[in-house]
Amino acid sequence: MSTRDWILHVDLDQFIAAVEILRHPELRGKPVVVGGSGDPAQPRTVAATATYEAREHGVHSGMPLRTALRRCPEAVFLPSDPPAYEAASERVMAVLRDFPVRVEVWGWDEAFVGAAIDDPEALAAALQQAVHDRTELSCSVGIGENKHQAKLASAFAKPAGIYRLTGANWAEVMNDRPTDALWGIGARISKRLAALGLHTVAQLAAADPAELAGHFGPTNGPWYRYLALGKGEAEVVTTPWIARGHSRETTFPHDLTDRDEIARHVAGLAGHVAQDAAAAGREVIRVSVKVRFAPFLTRTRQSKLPAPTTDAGVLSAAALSVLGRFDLDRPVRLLGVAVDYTLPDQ
DNA sequence: TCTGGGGTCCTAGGACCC
DNA sequence: TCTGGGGTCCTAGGACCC
Repeated sequence: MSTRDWILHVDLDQFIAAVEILRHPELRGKPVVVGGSGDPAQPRTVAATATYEAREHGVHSGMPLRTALRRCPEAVFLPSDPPAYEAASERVMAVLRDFPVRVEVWGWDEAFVGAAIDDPEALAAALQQAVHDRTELSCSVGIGENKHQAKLASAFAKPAGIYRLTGANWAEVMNDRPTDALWGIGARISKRLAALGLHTVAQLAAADPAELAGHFGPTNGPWYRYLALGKGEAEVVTTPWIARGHSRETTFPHDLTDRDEIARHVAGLAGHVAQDAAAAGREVIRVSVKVRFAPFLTRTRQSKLPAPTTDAGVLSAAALSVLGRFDLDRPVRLLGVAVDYTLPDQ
């Protein structure tokens, strides 16, 4: 074997559920649903995750808790606890960083690992073992020549396995799959591709880039074909990510109709975002307000600020000004405030 | 299954300017 | 006069992901 660059995608299995089971060992083997404040009677709250035992009853992440309760009345419902998941994630990433590899954190429960080695399966197994020894968490590892291949491979490796997807087996493994099997093509684009006669990965790979550009834009169109060929980003970036922006939003259990109450909520969200921005040491250059009307119509309005700021009063005033451009003539189920940060090189 | 919250990036169209 | 063409900025929305 010869040494070459490999990308490994480390994906923790059932991350949130696994963390909760570690904290509540008595729940092992039981149907558990995690989400919201853990109250299945609360409307407009969905499951963040469900254990295999709950899935057997037809419960899955994204499902309203009330539906989950109906399907699995004996399930234990737990509140979502982001700080606990953040802490568990940190412990896992620290394990990965102890190896002589490059680590790019990709959310709570995922990381890309880059290494120049001759036996990626051996590295994958060593990573799994170390993660399990030090955190009691299980992970799957995908091996590829780029992030796209490695990411898809880790899904094939679940649970707790190792899978290699490269140019050598790409066509054999992927060609007959639907286009939304690719990382970056979802249901909508897949449907539009199908309308053009492009149903499978192989068909998309053979499509004319110029025609794709005509339908999906100069960047996206050719990019989809690129994905179908099994290509993708191959650089593991170890420097910390610099957030482009930040947001806070709330779905209300019951619709809001009172304008003053709506304004109070927007001001509160803006204050929260301002506090977050200050804590992150970032300046804000744009403020957006999101309103989701009942039943589910979402609209956004935004405004660029005259100058970057961290001032909570300025942000609240800007958010309220943007809110004033909405027709609040229908019941409101969600309000959100988002900001764009100035980037360091600007 | 009456549909969370937090992100990123791309596109299209209008305003404005030269 | 009745109308070009390019470039940039800004906004709204769409799509994807975890």
